[in-house]
Amino acid sequence: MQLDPLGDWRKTLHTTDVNPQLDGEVITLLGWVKEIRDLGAIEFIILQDRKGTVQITIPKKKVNKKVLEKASFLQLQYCIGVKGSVKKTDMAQRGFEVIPDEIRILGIAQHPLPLDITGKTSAGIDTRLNARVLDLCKENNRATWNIQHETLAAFRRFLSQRGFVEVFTPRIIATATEGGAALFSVDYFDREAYLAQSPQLYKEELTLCFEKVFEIGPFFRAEESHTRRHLSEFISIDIEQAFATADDVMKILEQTIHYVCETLSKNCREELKVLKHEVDIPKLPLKRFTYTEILDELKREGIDIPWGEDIPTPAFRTLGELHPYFYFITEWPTESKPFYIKPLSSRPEVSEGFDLMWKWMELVSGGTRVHSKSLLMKRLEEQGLNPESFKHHLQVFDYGLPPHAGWAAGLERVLMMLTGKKNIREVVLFPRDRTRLTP
RNA sequence: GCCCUGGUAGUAUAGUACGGUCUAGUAUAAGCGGCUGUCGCCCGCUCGACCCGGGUUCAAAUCCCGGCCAGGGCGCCA
Repeated sequence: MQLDPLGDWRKTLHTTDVNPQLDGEVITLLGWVKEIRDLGAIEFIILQDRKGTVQITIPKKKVNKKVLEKASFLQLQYCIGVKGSVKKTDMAQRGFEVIPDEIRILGIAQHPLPLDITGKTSAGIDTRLNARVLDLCKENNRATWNIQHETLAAFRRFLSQRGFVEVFTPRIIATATEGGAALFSVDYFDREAYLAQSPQLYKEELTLCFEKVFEIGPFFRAEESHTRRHLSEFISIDIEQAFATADDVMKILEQTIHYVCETLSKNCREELKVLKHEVDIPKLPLKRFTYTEILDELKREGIDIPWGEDIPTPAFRTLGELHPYFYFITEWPTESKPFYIKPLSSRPEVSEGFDLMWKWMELVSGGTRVHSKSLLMKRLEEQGLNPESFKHHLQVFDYGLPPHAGWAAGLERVLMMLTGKKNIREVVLFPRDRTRLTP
């Protein structure tokens, strides 16, 4: 089929901006065919754009032949332009309809489509991800990404107001930034390099010149995780602050979370309604439990974890039932935290690291950082890392590195909390995991 | 990496316990026809599928073995 040119047609209004008061006005709508209901002498076409839908009504005996001919070609998901007049009527759901004077076919779609766009037959997550952009047209997904947009804006606004400067650190790095998570290697000219798993060391270094920094960006972990809450590529929201301790940045964190939840429940009412989800605005301060208290609580539930060991996922699920909201877990064993987390000077087996939990899921991780060079070197060795590969980082300690603390939040997990989605892939446009590399 | 479950038209599913009218059912999508007020329109007709390979058997969608893929859980990790 020969496509029509866009020509000088431009959208005069979004579908949601049309209303009965525009009765008689000629408008141009650009969007996609979502439904076709042909009743014989009258045909209804539901046109969708990024905002919503509008009904195009074609009384076949009244419209011109060209409109009739174009209308006969239309199929679901065709990209079209409609120039026509608004007609006030009680027979249409929104109190008006649009009678076309001209239809332009701007893009065609194959049939059958890889998934049902009408929502009558829901597809599985694998099918949906394989045809992701088509899947993203659905109202539910548009709502999710409006929420993501508002969430990111809220984080940026709040942190900026608190004096944090937005920075970008390298994605391509020479050595591991932390122990723990595995790295993807990349061919960097004739050398081996890695994709960054976190901005950790860079953001710490930047406290020396900017004092308060934040970064929002993608990071990479080559873990063979097979869960609903892990990704190979995820977005991290990081802050780091000079002259601060874990306690200080926990306060910043709970205020940030409060602000984000408040902003969302105010600015995304429609989206949350679409998702059938509510965002509770947490009361501050958030509850704080020490690791030891959590272990005691689990013991009362019949789950016995020796002090010093990590809390396994099933135990976290139990905790989530006991605490179905936000709560901090503080004073983790030093051994279970990365080398840069500061041990308590009074009890070095306990660290100043904390996690912010939402129900059973870890949303944010942070802590006071080690800022003594000798202690950091000792901690590196204790964790089986070679101080030599951290020499550029260690050098910064000789330039007057301030005491500092910070945290990192997983954006996707925050979005799971805000949207009620149960699988992290639902809140990522094009997720990357152990098996998925396309689209 | 380990464990569990599954793989049937474009999509989503029924059928698989106990092999045999399964010539594989249904919904939706798609094609054709009809219908002037639909809004999950409706009505009629049509198209379209048992993941791959091997085995058992007179007979396999169904049982067995191997592979691939997917979903979920665990571990790792955040």
